[in-house]
Amino acid sequence: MAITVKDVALKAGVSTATVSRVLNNDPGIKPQTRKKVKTAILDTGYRMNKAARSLKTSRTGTIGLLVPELVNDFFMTVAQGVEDELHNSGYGMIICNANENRRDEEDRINLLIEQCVDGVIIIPASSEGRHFNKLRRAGIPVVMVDRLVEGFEADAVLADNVNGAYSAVAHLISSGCRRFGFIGGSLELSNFSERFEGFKRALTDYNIPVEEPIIKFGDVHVESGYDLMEELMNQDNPPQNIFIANYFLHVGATKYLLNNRETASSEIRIAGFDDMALSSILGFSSVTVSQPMREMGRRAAALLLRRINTKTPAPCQLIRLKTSLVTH
Amino acid sequence: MAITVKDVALKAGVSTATVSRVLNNDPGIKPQTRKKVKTAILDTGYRMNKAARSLKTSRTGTIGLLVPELVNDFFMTVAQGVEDELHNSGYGMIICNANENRRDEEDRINLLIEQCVDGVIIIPASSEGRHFNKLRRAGIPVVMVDRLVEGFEADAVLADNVNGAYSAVAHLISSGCRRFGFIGGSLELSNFSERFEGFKRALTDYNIPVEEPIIKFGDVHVESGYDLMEELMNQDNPPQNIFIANYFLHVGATKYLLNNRETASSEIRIAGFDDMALSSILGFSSVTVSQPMREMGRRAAALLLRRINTKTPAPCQLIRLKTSLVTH
DNA sequence: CTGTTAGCGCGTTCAA
DNA sequence: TTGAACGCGCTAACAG
Repeated sequence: MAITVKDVALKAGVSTATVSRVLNNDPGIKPQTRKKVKTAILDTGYRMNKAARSLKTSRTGTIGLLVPELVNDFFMTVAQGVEDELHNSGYGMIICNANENRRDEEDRINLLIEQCVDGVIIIPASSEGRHFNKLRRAGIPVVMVDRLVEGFEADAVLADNVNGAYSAVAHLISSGCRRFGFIGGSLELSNFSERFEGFKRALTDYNIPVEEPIIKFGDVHVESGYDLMEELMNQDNPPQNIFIANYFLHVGATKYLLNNRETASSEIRIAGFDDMALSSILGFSSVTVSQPMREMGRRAAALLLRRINTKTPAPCQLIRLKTSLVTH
Repeated sequence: MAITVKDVALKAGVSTATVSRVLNNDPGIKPQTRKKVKTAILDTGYRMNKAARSLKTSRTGTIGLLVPELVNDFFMTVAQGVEDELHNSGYGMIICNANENRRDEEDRINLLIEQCVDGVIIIPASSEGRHFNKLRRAGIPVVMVDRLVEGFEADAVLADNVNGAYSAVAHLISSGCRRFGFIGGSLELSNFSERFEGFKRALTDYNIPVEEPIIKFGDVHVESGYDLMEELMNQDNPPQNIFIANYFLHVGATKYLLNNRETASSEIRIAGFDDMALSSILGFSSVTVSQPMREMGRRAAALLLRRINTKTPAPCQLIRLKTSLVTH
């Protein structure tokens, strides 16, 4: 059996209440008694039982982080940011993997509710968010990151996708490019529709036509990037400049080009989204929109902690963080 | 205030004990009463308070996963495997980031102990493991993955690094290569020393000398791979065949070669370790040792759950999983 | 097969 | 400034 406040109290010659007060930094304690208790804590090697505290305070000191997948540098960089912030407050983070589908996502939400997390940060797996309302009903604060969803409103931390995409395309235009293909994920996902919006806006501003046949949408993965680039390159008049709306599509597209060096022009220039460790070794890449991923995680966690610590329900907050442009 | 077993009991016209039994799938319950309770649970929207259960059972239903870093496909693929297995048992996983250093690692261990996790899976950040003994003292079972450490013994799940490295080098030898460079992490890390062992053994078996000057050790990161490849290529007689002992070193080394296409021979052939999504787009790569990462995570979790569920202390178990060879 | 009851370890009144 | 006593929601032991 582990050491409890009782043991500490006995050793220090005080009551358990006093020990508890010392543990929680209650100011109204005589310095001398505090000292006594503190040494007793060290002597006994006491460790608080969070389960018991949780039962009293109905706070577990853990938050949930729900991501579409674990093996994904974007999501994990956000997770790093979340951990940075959380650790300062002694919070733990239960990471759950939605496996890119709503069913598992809902499943994990149930798990998190049962684990009695104090709050949840979600990077949604799809555009549908009605199942998140369970959290609201359970009184658990939620912060969304990267994407917004339908059927559920909450605080959110997002990148300025529109301007990010705009600036990348504008950059290529200013260096002489005059015709652009597009590869992106489904427009149902808010981040992709925003990036497409920025793409179109840049073309319009510079009087460049948006050509339907060289605008391609798929899912968000490497394979999709490969396939879409193949479709693009097999056209009669393939574009030489392509905006690709996320990192994994970018990787896949590059893979296609590398596998088809003979047929594909070496003059191709790609503007990508997300600047990762490997971005710089992708050939054909000339410029990349960098999201402040870690900062997004930090801000989301900070916002969530604030919600947890203030019971008064405030209106939803939407934080947009600026992107930056990286040239390779 | 939330709904408790009391409310459910009242609604179902039974005692709280019966509700508890239904909740825990106690077999000795009349089907009829079970039905009654189940509907009462649904009607009231009851959700169990795990904190209270934990207090009683001294089990939290969470385990800790301590990794050197989050943004790392190898660690996260292992994490996926852990989650796969855990989720079947309703367990949650608190992921902690050791930030590649012992101090943070120790810090996170304290966090996990305070969170009262039922067990911990560790991918050690260094070769030193004395600080893990805290877990043992707290009565928390531990399983190590990927590496062994000094000063702490526990169950472990490892890849067969020696034979993995051996087979990759042997493969290149059988296709005509006769001189090999080596790039790896510190030999203090058990996985790297094992891979180096396999490398040497292959050369010895085929009567190829191990040439000190083209054997390079660094840390485990991209930058190190870049630098070591540079050192190798700047020698008078640079090797054309190189075994690189992990994925990130491989990426860094490739980066150097791509940045120096003019000077570096295009005949270079690399045998790498770890087969990742991006491995196939790394140029120069001809063969890769693939670790069953996800399976390693699953096995580690399964082993840990077994330890948690059987109080009888058994001798440490060491699981070695076979690697496979992927050609590109 | 089911109910009664006694804590698990802590935080929090209320008195002193 | 401190202590005594109660109860958070649940499970386990024992009765019935």
